[in-house]
Amino acid sequence: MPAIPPSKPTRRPRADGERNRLLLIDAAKRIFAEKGAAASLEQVAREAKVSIASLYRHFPTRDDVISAVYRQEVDALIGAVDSLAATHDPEAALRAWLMLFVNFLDAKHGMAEAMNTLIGGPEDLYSKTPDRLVLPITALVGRAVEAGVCQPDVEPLDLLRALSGVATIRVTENWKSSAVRMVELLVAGMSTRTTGRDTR
Amino acid sequence: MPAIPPSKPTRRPRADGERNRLLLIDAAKRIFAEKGAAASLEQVAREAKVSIASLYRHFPTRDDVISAVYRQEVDALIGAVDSLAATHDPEAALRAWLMLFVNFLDAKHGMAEAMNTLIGGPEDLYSKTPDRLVLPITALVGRAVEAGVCQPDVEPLDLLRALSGVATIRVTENWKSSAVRMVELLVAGMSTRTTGRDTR
DNA sequence: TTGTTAAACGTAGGGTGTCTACGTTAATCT
DNA sequence: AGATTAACGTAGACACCCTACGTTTAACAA
Repeated sequence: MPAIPPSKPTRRPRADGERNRLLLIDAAKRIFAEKGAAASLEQVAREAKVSIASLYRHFPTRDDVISAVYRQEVDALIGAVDSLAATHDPEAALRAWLMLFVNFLDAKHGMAEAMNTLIGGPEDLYSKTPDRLVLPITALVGRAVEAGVCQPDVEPLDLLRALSGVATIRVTENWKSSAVRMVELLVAGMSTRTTGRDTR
Repeated sequence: MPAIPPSKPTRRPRADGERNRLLLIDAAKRIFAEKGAAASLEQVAREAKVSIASLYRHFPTRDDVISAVYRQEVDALIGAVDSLAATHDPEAALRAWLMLFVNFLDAKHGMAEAMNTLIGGPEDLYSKTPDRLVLPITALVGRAVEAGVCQPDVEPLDLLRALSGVATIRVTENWKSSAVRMVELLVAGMSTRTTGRDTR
């Protein structure tokens, strides 16, 4: 029988490996913020003073780098759901959380592009990368639907995708007010029973 | 007075130049549809059986290629505005045109990404590339505002950007129904007086 | 037809980026 | 201290972007 692999020494991870990993994430955060998520990975490695091979060893694909860079931000967004849900009614909570999302898009320049890889997967659970943003937005929309303040046929992730679309292009300084208006527009649209069976 | 520059032979454009230009556009259309608007320009040149230098001679920047490729499509969208405005009320015309926009996004795979360069400029007239899509969408929204069926503070281009955001990621086959729902959501949101003097 | 002109062409190459192969270094554990 | 092997960096194959430069050839004139 296939016994458990006998030797399982479980050596402690090497210190230099962990150190370089953090250096790389930190460098990528800076480079992505400056040049966007399509920036050169070689440049990231140079900034971290680590060889390009080490970068690929830690993060086999570009998406892995992106996920690592924005993990903190995504965690914060996820964490905010509970407190918002506790202190706001469903519609207000949804609006507030979308505003938070816009703020994150604003804080990190490269984030809007990066979102494509974070929310790009299919909307269901089959996504190969665990779309951790699916949970909060789905929960908030679900709560609003239960409360009867929004239509049930809206794909939650599409709200984020729409905001990303507005945020991807940010030639002007006032892009954020555009994004805020878009949040209001989306929330207003969701709370409207458009026409039921429209035009028919 | 500054006389007209004396020598103005105005030679007829060379046939091979025009031919290659068309070959390049045709090839780019195929490659972009398959690989997206970020595809290799060298591959486009190979597909067109033209040297890479000739590609750059005809289209100095990638955006020039994109503009040329989607010129027909954009023209069709622009042309549709008049007939829609003549046959539909303002809100229905806007909705119908946005649906048309979604259809174009559906027909050409690379178009959603390409939109970033076509509608990426600032929303005013200072855009360096003539954002020809600004005119139709602005006209349609303006008409709806005049008719009092939508709020005046929505940035027209943002509607297209939001739809592009939804369309950029199309892992599933049913992305189009998501886009259609998004159109309904946007139209519904616009027709709502969210915060101001509501219901009036 | 033949010659002139210059528009358009293709080859070649420098620079940058992606990703991998492979020999070397050094952190961990005995 | 010595053994083990995780992690490292150098180097290189390959693709792409973009330009310099010499060559070809379409358009026009004689």
